[in-house]
Amino acid sequence: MNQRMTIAAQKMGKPGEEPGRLPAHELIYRQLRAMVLFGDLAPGQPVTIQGLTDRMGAGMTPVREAIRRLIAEGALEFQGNRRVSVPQLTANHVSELIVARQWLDPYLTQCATERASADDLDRLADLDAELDRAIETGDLRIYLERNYSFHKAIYDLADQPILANMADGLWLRFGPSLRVVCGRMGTQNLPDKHKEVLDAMRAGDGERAAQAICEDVVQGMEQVRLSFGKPGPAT
Amino acid sequence: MNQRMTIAAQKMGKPGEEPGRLPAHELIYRQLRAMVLFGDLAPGQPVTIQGLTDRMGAGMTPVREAIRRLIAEGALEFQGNRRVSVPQLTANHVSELIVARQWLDPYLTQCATERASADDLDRLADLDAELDRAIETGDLRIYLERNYSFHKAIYDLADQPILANMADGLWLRFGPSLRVVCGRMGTQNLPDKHKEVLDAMRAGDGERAAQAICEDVVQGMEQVRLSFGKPGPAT
DNA sequence: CATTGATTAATTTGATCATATTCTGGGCTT
DNA sequence: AAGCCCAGAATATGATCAAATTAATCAATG
Repeated sequence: MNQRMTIAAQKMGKPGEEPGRLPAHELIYRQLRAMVLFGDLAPGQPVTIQGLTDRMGAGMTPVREAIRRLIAEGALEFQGNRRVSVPQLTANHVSELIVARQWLDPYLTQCATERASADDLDRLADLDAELDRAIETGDLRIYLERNYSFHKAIYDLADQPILANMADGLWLRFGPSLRVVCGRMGTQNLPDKHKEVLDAMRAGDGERAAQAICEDVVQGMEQVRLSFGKPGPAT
Repeated sequence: MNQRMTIAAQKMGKPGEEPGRLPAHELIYRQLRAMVLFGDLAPGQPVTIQGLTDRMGAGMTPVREAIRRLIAEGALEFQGNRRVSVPQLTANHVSELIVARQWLDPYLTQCATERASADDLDRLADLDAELDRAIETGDLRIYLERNYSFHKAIYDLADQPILANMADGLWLRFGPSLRVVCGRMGTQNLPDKHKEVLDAMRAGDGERAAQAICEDVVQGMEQVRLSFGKPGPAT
């Protein structure tokens, strides 16, 4: 629960350490980002500047900057009248996210397959193992974190920074909803295709890896879609 | 030349007016965004907070927020040591941008074709006419603005806000380089496929419109690519 | 003696905060 | 129910502190 730890407390690391030298706005940003990504903030929940200054023990300027950044990334929503909140996905938004991921994830996976070393693949397998353990123990938070890390690791391996950044940003948009959906279903019924992805990558078969990732993505995103009414353009 | 107009000057509109009620950080953001998009800032050029506070006649807080936003969008680059600058594209980056636009633009064009009204198409044609006039008169700035507006209008017509936002964001990344390239070539040798796009859209042929946009995109982006050495990963 | 190198002083710029101002929204009065 | 008022939250400024780049000084060496 280091969520509630103050910025001031985090800043005093040993002099030579790296995290101690990070500016406050960067720390706030990372914390807020993680909160959105893993569903600590519910969809629709308002996000106030003063609330965060108190909660994080920081001044308003760094908080404001972090919020602006997250708004620009689509992780938060500016409601026109100086109000900020966690976006509520509509069925149409989910459709867009599926379309986007269905293209980005396979492409990046194919690139990653061509560049991945044996070490890289071992690290991916480790992440997947931790993910399986989280499913068994029913630890939703760890599940969400490791699932994200698995896909993020593939993005990074692809060595396509701009596209990886785009794919990464999409997670911020469905993070809050994903948490709600998974929370309702329990971790038991959360199948994935990660094993098939790993197999294909080990075999150097980019096409098959891309196919497997695509199925994994669609499978996961459809869960999110089903949590809404119908996929039609109704309101 | 309202670039150099101060924020204070822009803020005093009539009480009921819309632009007068926009917060300063929003105005700064829009101005800076336009500067990046249309190449007023050269690639590699440093962007300082204090320089902007002077230039725009505003305080530091709004300027800082605008800069953070643009960094999050990839329009500016944080250089680690608290310095901010306009990014320099590499050949690999250009390749990524081509891949991304080659997928996003055709898809959105297809969606737009299915939804566009006759009025919408007329507006597009108007934009294209102004673009042609800019080419004749050799007005590079107007050319860049109208060319962007043409594509942006198509994105908006598609009614896919997330994907449109992604496509829109890519322009910020190649804006500065595009200006350099077009500046070297002069406006005369800047062919586009907008007429074919419009024809296909009027005919309701989404597939053909998508194809035409794709050619337009590739044609334009290849100009940018050629301004570098070879596309290889050298250096 | 001149040139180069490094160490340190000075200036510029970024980060943070406390404070003043403006605006929105809800409650209360009429 | 409409309009006014007030509490609270967001916006914006300037001051202050810290970091980094640049300039300058000095010493050592060829």
